[in-house]
Amino acid sequence: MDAFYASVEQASKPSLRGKAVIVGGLGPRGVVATASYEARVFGVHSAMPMAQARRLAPNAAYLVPRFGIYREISDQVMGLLRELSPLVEPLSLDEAFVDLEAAGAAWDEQSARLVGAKLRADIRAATGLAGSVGLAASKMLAKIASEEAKPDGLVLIEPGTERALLGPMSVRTLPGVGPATGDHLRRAGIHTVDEIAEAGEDELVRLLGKAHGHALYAMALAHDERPVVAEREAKSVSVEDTYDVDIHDRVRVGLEVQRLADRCVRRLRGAGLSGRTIVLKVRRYDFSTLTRSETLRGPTDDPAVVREAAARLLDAVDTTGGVRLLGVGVSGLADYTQEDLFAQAAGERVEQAAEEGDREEPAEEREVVPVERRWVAGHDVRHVEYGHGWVQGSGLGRVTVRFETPGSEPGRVRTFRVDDPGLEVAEPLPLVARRPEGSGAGTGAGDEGSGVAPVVPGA
DNA sequence: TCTGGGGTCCTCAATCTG
DNA sequence: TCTGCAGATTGAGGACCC
Repeated sequence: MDAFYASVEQASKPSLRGKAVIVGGLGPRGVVATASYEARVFGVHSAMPMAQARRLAPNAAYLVPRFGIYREISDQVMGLLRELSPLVEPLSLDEAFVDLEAAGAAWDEQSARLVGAKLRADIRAATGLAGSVGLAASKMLAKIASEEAKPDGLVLIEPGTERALLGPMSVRTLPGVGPATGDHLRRAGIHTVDEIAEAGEDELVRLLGKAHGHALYAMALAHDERPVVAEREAKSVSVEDTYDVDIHDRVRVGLEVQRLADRCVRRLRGAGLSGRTIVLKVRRYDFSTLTRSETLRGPTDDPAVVREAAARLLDAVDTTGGVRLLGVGVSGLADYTQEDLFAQAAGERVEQAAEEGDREEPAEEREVVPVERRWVAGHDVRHVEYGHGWVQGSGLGRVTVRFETPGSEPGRVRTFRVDDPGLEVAEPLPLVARRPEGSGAGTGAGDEGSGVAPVVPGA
């Protein structure tokens, strides 16, 4: 699905339909996660600094992502895909490859088109959102087809036409060619996919190295044998924070690293994993980024062990001048723990303390968060008198709420004091009214779309 | 008021190990 | 026992993707 987050927000909020909607971090260092098509007209796109987006589209609606509802809708859509084939490879919340041939769901162009059309209809019925479908004989081509299909379409690349189709396209069309590789190729006089093929494999390897060179040359010839892999195991778990203002105080840097280590371990444990390599990431005031890592003797999910390793790594980093981002990660994952007994014993007391800290954290956050910060732009609220709505903005002790629901007409706006006792944070409403049992999909409260790129090897 | 967050994969150099 | 070598592992950084 294109503009996934933005289209979920438009489906949730009738007053935003047809309007420029920009979803992303709203802090001073936020970037755009998704811009609706209406916002793209102004030149706004993903990964653009939010400040720049505001200059380009000052009248757009700016919202903070609601990952909970995006995940629910994503689960619904992935469920529909798994009804087609057991081989579903999610790429993100809003995109997945499906091997239709594996399940016998499609065997030729005609059957593939039928499956694609039905899938789009099912996604619309279950979520109220539009999904685009790309059908082709390989993952690369299905991906390109789905890009062509957006918004709200279906494109099939017929076998035998691949080279002619790819040839004139920019090298940037190929997966794995980003800004750096694109520049590299451009400097070598290579601008199109055809020119990659003409340059030859040896030249590509010379320019880009072995792995990238071979892979890119094969892609340019429309050769892509990568299978659809259903179960991908995570290779690392990490958390990171960018701070609104650079941190100069070394003690504060140390505390933040400890906090991130705890968060990382919580995620690790939540996934039932442990890991051997601890990674510290530091982005300095000048945006230079460095990582330091340490590999333990065995995997751990002990917060004390991870905290200590992260602290050791930080000792070796010069942070004078300030840091804008800190991160802690764990890789070398295993689904068991083989802890050094001494470290385990030493860590137990600290761990217990940390867990108590974790339990207390939500309460602590509630206390620390100023009352104004409870009202996050775009998030759902409920008022005793006016019902369900969403926060349009807040500040100066006031919060502005628009009262509307996915199924209503565009609603009215009212302003309250931030501490109004009648106003409370609410759960998102489903985009599509839940149907009685037996209707198949529709168990979730989801609302958004996801990019879907079914693949039909050999079709 | 430039440049998020969570990942994957690749390369290269240094070091370890058999 | 020593040496040389190949391969594995580790650590750092870069590119890319959504």
